[in-house]
Amino acid sequence: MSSASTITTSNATASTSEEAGSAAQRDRRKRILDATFALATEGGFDAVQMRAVAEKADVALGTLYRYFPSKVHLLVSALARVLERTETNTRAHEVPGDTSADRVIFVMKRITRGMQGDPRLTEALTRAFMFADASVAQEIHVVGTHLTSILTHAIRPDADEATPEDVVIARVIGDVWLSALVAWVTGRSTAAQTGSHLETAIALLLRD
Amino acid sequence: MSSASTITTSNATASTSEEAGSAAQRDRRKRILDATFALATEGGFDAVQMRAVAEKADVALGTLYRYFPSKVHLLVSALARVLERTETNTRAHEVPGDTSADRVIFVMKRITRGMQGDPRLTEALTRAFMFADASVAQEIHVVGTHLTSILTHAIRPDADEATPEDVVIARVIGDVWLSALVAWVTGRSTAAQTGSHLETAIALLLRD
DNA sequence: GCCATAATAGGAACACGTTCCAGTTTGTGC
DNA sequence: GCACAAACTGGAACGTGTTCCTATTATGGC
Repeated sequence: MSSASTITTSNATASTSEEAGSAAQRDRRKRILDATFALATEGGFDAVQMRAVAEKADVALGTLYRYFPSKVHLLVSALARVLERTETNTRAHEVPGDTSADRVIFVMKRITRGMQGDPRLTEALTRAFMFADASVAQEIHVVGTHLTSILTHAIRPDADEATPEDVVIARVIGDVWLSALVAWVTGRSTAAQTGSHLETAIALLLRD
Repeated sequence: MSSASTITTSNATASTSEEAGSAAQRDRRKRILDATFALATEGGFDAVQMRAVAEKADVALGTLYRYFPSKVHLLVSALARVLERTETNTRAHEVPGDTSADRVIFVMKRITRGMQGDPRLTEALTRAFMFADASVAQEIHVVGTHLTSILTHAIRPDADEATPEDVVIARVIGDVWLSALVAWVTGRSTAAQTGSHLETAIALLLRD
């Protein structure tokens, strides 16, 4: 287990967006996701083996598949949980910075730093997200919504609702961020290059 | 087989960038890639099964793995072949458009239209590219090089060499394009939305 | 409390990517 | 041509994601 995990993966008083089912079901779902985080943090995508997740979560393999219909669904749901909490945190505190660009850079750098602190977990989540096919569209949409929301909030913290222009820019930044993450995960670029690329892109997009 | 394939996958007088080995070896490599295109065009990522590729290319499974050490290597190499030819075509003819943005939009729309004409092939290539891990870094780098070259050429057709600024912008556009492709492949956005998103991003990035 | 139904456990079975091996063919230096 | 190395064939075997099945255990209505 990594000693100084930077990505929050445990919850005290579970209060996630999508709640359904009995307490036992929520508990199983949580145990499964916890096991997923633990295995992914230790060994990345390959270490998240469905049999291992089931055993660690103390559920049968069939039960695991009842909750998450595939390994990719499982990992994308895990990514959604990470971003959901990031969104909550971001909205709870004021984002520092005088310009949109500064605030967005601040937020994205914090997320990126967090993910780079858990490289194997990041690899697992990123690759799953990118490998997803149409059947995972719903889970992916949740991830995209959180990401866009985090970014539009950083662009215009006072607004209740984001303008269409902001949403477009936020999406582009999200695209660049994901691509940068993929490049970093696959060893094509260093952490420094990733940060610099992201910063340049944000400066280009928010230069008004 | 799709009747009006828009992505060029056949070559008359093979003259690719990376040539090595005997004629027989080049022939095998070509047969393998041809089989890959055929299977991917018909059934997408899942239909590109290593045993099926080997059989269609008339080589043993072990030989296939000698040429391409994994399914992802195989598909990313196929993507590299597509982009290599696109680059050749793009550089052969003058790109229409008065501004950088117009030219880039023209080029990207042509590529995008081509890929959308072969949705299953596109799905196979895109997902493989995105799923690649560090061991595929070399093949991925080839893809990135071609893409950047296509884009910098569209931005500044007369220049012999791209400026660092152009390269950065080209990379960002490439990032957006890939993300848009993923969104389209996974059914999260329509072809029209993909084109519009790309166009907006390019306009934002090349608005000077 | 009792029944009907759904959910879970436990594990076998299957598919496909990947590895490995023994035997055969092809290519190369002499 | 010959000897040797490299490449190729055909196929078995293994690991992991996924599916399926039966027995057992919670759950909710009466």
